[in-house]
Order: sequence, then structure tokens, then C-alpha cells
Amino acid sequence: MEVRKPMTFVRVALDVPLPRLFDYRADDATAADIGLRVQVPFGTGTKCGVIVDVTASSDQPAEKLKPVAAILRDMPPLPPDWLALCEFCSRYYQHPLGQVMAFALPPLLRKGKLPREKKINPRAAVDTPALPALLPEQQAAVEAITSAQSFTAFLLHGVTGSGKTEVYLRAIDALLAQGKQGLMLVPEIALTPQLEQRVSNRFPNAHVVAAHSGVADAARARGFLDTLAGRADIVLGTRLSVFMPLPRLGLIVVDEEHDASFKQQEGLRYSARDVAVFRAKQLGIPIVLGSATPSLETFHHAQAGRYRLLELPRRAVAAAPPTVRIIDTRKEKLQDGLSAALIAALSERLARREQSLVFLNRRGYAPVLVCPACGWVSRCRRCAANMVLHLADRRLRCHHCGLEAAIPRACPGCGNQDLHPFGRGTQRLEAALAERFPAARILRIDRDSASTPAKWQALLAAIHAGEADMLIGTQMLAKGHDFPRLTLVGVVGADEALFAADFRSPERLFAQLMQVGGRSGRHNLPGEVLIQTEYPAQPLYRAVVEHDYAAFARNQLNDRQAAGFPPFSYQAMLRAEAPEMAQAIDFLHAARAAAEPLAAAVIALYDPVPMRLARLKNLERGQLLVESQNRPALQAFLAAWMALLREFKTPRELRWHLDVDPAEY
DNA sequence: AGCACGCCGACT
DNA sequence: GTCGGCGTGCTC
Repeated sequence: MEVRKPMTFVRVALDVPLPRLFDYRADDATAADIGLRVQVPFGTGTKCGVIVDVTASSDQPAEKLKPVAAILRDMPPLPPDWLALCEFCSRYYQHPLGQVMAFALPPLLRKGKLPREKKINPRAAVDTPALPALLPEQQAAVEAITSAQSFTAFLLHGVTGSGKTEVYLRAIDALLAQGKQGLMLVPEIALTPQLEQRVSNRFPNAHVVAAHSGVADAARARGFLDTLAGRADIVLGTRLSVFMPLPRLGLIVVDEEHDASFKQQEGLRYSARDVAVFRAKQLGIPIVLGSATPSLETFHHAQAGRYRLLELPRRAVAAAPPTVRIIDTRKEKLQDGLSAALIAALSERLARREQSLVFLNRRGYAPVLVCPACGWVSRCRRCAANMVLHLADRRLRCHHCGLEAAIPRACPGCGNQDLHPFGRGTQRLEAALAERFPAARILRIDRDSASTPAKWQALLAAIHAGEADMLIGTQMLAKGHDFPRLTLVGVVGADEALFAADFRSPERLFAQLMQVGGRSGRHNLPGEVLIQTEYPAQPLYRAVVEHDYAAFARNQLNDRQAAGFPPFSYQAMLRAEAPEMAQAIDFLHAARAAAEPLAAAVIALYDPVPMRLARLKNLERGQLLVESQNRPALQAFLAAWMALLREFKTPRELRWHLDVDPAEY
């Protein structure tokens, strides 16, 4: 009797929004092909996917299965731990595996291509630079990290200037000596060039790969292949670099771990910090989460003993922390939004030829234009938001959808020609300061004035060259820059963040104030921070004055515990958008009804509500919060719930998504 | 998400 | 008579 060759199938993850894998015939495939890319016929065309399994059977009838077009053996297979990492993200964030992998792969590799070969110049070995001396607490932190033999999460809590980066670099140094690879995540692309430089200077003989969205396609694919092949020693990048395949990974560093940019707000809504912790656990390696103002989640873990707390309480640079003063603006008539104390402090700095920074986290001239006669306000017709007055180019602009309009000469409601700007943004502050200090050289730094990397670099260069006496800036200025002659930071208009609907708003404000305050008083010039507020007794401001993160965190954690918010619960948010709010809310009600029989006693289902910004780009948006103290129960519930929701027949114009561990409301 | 097929209005 | 509108259904 004829012996039939057993059939072989490959299970393929494809970039389609379907929560399943696709099986194909591939009789020459072996287990060694798991992790390879594969070209397969799909629908009418062909697609590139990743082989996640090779099997002798399939759930589908064999005659229904098409043969693969080609198994791409032109790059090493993606390793099992990389596949497992993607599978974890797929499960945890309820996102199809093929789409997770498509996101994790550089665009070129995702499309089944390879980058063109590039000749690498062999570099002569260079002497490594002399290392700066460490403070005892830095030394202790380095020793703790380098002696960790298995998974350990460290919270490196260090005030601005305490030398966290030096601790990371020492730990990476020890790692390279063992022939292992390091992964370092940082929040923003804007910060990576300087850091990249510092890392390559420090490790001149190491192969450092940068991974962020600013890297060109071919270079990104090459970086990915270099790390996959084990040729790269250090990967330095933004959140997406948490998905780089590193076969000899020995340490992960997440710098500024509290930073909101680690959470992706679209598509795969992952938190790179949380995924990094999972990855470290999966590989049994240490991870360092560093921050001057840790997220309350991380701090809570440290307090509970799940993370090891490493403290750097002192500045390593020769500078005292700035003196922080609260300016009570309740009883004072402000001049252009500025208190007498702040104006006096600015004059002093001007006289001493030192730099000042006024921090106002609102760009434009005024947040809204109003008609005092009839009450008309410059609303955006596509969003539930006001259009911001930009006098610099005489436009009204919606900061949410980008809609622009000319400034009306007369009120569109009643014809009144006397329209008033209401409130103030950076442009208005700039104008007011220019009038008050005509001799001062003023630079405004916000997304409008630093709209391109080139403009941003030019502004930074001007600041460093001492070409500015006063800087006016939004949070763009708060991060990571060291301005040697800056001795005064004024904070204006911070109060509204105290009462925002989002329970994480105070946490962000505190971090922002500590960060922007840290810009002042480096290099032997004492720094001063003046915060204008109508709520001088707020514990948040008191904690900033005292430089007391722990007091702030304790206070916030008490509030969170009382309210049952994270980190004392786990959340997921179902969001829906549609042309009419009723459609979105109806869907959410139906989703809630479907959830009720699935939700065990430990799952709380809230009521569907319109989002805070209820209309965006002509779409009405609603959301439904789900909460539990029990993470596995929540996970199980979400999986079952999503399976139900995907069967819902919804109108085409209704879109919905699930956000696990949402960061914003 | 694409991309097919499928059944009803204004054009050469 | 057909070009094409977007409703719904499928993709191994």
C-alpha cells in the first residue's frame, strides 16, 4: 500500500483585525521555520505574515487550506521569547496577534522586504573614557542592579541632577562586560540625540542601535536585524523599542518611567513600561525604572516590596536644589497675569544677566475669543472645544482637530466689532513681557515656534549661546534640558490641573512642576522657582515647596485608595465613536448589557458616559469604564466580553475599541 | 481592515 | 440598456 507523506501546516499571524491565526499547507516546513516570515495568498491578494507554529493538523478542513506562496528564509527566525512577548501583548491588550507583530516589526520587514545591504566600516578599538566619580548612593544602586541574578524590578528614585543616567550607564557597562545586551527606553525622540551621543561616547566600542519613529525605514530595519542577530549591544529608543528582539538581553532600563508617552493612545494601546516589566520577568533579568517623580503605580509596588527602591536623594552636580516659593495671587491685582513678585524676580535676573523661564502650558495668544455683547465664543464646529486665538499668524485654530479659520472682524452672532481674547497663552505672555521688558531678549518655545526639529534645534542653540534673557515655554521646555545660566522659573496658570476630571491630573502636574523647577539653579548659580496660585494651601504645592515626593505620593495614594482607583484597582475602558452621541451611548449600553452575565461579583461595570472631549473631528464619543481589584478576573472577563462584542452588528459609522489600563479620561 | 459580490438611481 | 452607489460578508 502506498504510504502517504503526512501533511504539514503552518499557523500564520497576519496583519488583519481578526482575532485568529490562519493555517496554510506547507509540506516542506519544519519546526525550525517557526518565527520566519511567510508570504501567503489571502483573499484576492497575498500578504506577509509570521509563522507562529508548524503542525501536523489543522482545525480547518485540509482541502480548504491554500499552500503558502513562500517561506522567507532570508533572515533569522524571530526567537521564541519575541513571539511570546507579542502573544502576551495580544492577550493582555485584546489586540489581534498579527497586528501586534505587524506593529512590532519595522515597516520594511513587515512588508516582506529586507533593507539594502550597507557596508559597515570596521572601527578601530577606542579607549573608553575615564568614568566620573560616583556618590556612595549611586555606587550602592549600581551594585544592587549588577548583582541581581534574576528578575528584579528596581525603582531608581532620584531627584533632578542626582545622576540617574550615570547609574544606568554603569549598569550597562557591567552588562557589556558579560557579553549581554541592554535595552534602554526613553520618553521622547527629542531627547534621544543627546542621549545617543552620550551613550556612544561612553561605549565607543559598542554597537548602539537607535529605535524610534524618527529613524528612516531602512535604518530601522537594519537596527532590528542587527539586534536580532546579536550584533547590537545596546538598543536606545522610545516606546516601540520594547519590541526589539534581543537574544542576549540582560538588563532593561526605563528612564522617566512615569512619562505618559510610554502609553500608546491608538492602535495597540500598550504601556511600554508595563510591557518592559513583563519582558524582564519573562527573561528573568533585572529592570530599572528611573524617575524623580515615579508613577504612583510604580511607587506603590516599591512600597509593597514588589519592587526594590533605590534612592538618590542628593544632587550629584554642584548645585543646591532650587528654592520654591508659592505666590498667593488671590489678593493681588495681576498685571498681564503676572504677580509683582514674579515681575520683580524677572527684573533682577535681567539685571544680573541670568536667564529666566516662564512656564505656561498653553500655547497660542488666548484660549478663546469671545463677544462681550452677545456671548458668542470661538467654538470649533468639529469638536466640543474652543478655537484658540493665534495672533502671530492671525488665525483661530482648534488644538484638537487642527481646524483653522480667519479671525472674524465682527462677531458672527451680533456684528459687534469689539471681540475680546479671553485668558492667556504663551504668545500673549510673550507680548506682555516684551512690553514690560523692552530690553530683554525673549524666546518663546512651544509647538508653534518649534514646529520642526530644525527650528527646535535652532532655539536650543540660541538658548545655550546665551542669546536669550527670558524663555517662555510650554512643557516642551520642561524635559531634560540643562540651561547653564537659568536661575529663575516662574509658573503661571497651573491651577486648573488641580481640578481636572482626570484623577491622574495632579500626578502629572506634580511631575511637571518638579521637572520644570529642576531646570533652574545648576552649575553654582542658586535657582528659584515661583509658582503663582490661588490655592496656596494645596498639599500638592506644599510638596513641591518641600521637594517632598514621598509626601505627595502618600497623599495621592490615600485619595486613590479611598476612591478605589488604580493602583488599588485595575481598569479597562470601552470607547465608542459615531456621528451621533446616541449611537455611541446605545452601543455602550448594549455592551454593558452583554457584559452583565459575564461579570463576576468582582467586576464593576460603570454607566456609559460621553467623553470629556465629547466631540472630536465631528465624531461624538462615549466611554464605559470597567474596574476590578482582581487582574486575572478582569482579564478573563475582557476576553469573553470582546468575543461577544465582535459578534455585534454595528452600523459602519460606529467605531469602538478597548483600552486596557487607560491612562487618560 | 480590504475587497469582493450584490441589488437600485442617473447617464451615453 | 450600464456605470456605480455603498450595504453585508468573508478572509486559512
